[in-house]
Amino acid sequence: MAKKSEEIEEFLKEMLKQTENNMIEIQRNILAQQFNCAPSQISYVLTTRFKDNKGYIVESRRGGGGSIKIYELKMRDDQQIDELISRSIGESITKFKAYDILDHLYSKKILTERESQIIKRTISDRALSLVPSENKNPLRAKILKESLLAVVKYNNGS
Amino acid sequence: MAKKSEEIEEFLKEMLKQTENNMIEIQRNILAQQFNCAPSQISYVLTTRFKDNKGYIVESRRGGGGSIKIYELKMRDDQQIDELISRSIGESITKFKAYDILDHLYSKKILTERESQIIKRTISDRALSLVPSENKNPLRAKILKESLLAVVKYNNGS
DNA sequence: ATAAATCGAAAGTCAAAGAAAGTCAAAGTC
DNA sequence: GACTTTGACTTTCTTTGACTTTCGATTTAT
Repeated sequence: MAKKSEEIEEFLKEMLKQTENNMIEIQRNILAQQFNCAPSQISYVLTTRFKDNKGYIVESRRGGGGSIKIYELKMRDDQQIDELISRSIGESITKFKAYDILDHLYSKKILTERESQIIKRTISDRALSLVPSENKNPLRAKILKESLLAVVKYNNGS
Repeated sequence: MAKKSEEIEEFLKEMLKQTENNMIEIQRNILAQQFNCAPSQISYVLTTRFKDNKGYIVESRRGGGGSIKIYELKMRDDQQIDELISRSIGESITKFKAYDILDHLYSKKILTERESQIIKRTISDRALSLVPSENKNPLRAKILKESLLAVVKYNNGS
């Protein structure tokens, strides 16, 4: 009788994966019946696992014929990154500014901590020690853009 | 009645050996019942024998359906990566050989798919387009080493 | 015919009970 | 003396249920 909340979470995320438009609509009581749990447990799953933290929006309507809609926000991340790539990064970027961007993306949960560490290393002075100093910042911009594109592509591509 | 902790240690290490993905999941109370000991003794074994020092990661979740996960392979990962860094990569590496290494690390679950994609991008031809071709492979070696060091450091640094 | 009142069907809220693991110091063993 | 074992207490997460709020539909009053 344990970890039912996890099952429900997985079920909803699977539904979201299989839908085209990143939105699903459920009925709380019906879903609770399917999972043989109290309706309020559905609410619990939604607040603990689908709140703003991980890029979902939950909307609901009460009353007869009411329902709950869950939107996934993948595209918005991509747009954010695209904006970053085209505006903040440009043709050249200093190490410190790049690190700031990576910290920001980590705080927004777009990157994991480990990913941000990895990318920082790839544009560190040590990694680029072979490169003449006047070329370092332009190269940093290139590498940073490419790695963030990988994040975008990975999110979209599968 | 002494050495029960050792039995538990052996038992867990045997489980780890027999599993494919170097991770086992246990429930503290149930294991304590099996070994006829206090639940806190399981915690004791974990802190004295499975802490970071000897290359394990222990994660847990409390509450209903909670459990304890033990990951092995940290030290082994590090050694593998250290070997890779010193032997396979060296001072220069081609893009294709680097990609092979990254695929291998992904298949061994040392990297996530997304991480391997990110690192591939950072040493791609597009990322390094500013670099004279005779310098590309040495730079690839540098960047690859640094990014893998980030993985090692992140795992170690807790 | 329309505005108001009512009813029932949803979802929301919140606190209590339950279920796991964590902590730590005292007692036990070698 | 160092390591092990135990148990009381704490913290964290889950499950449940009683109660509330909201909405749409239907009925009632004018």
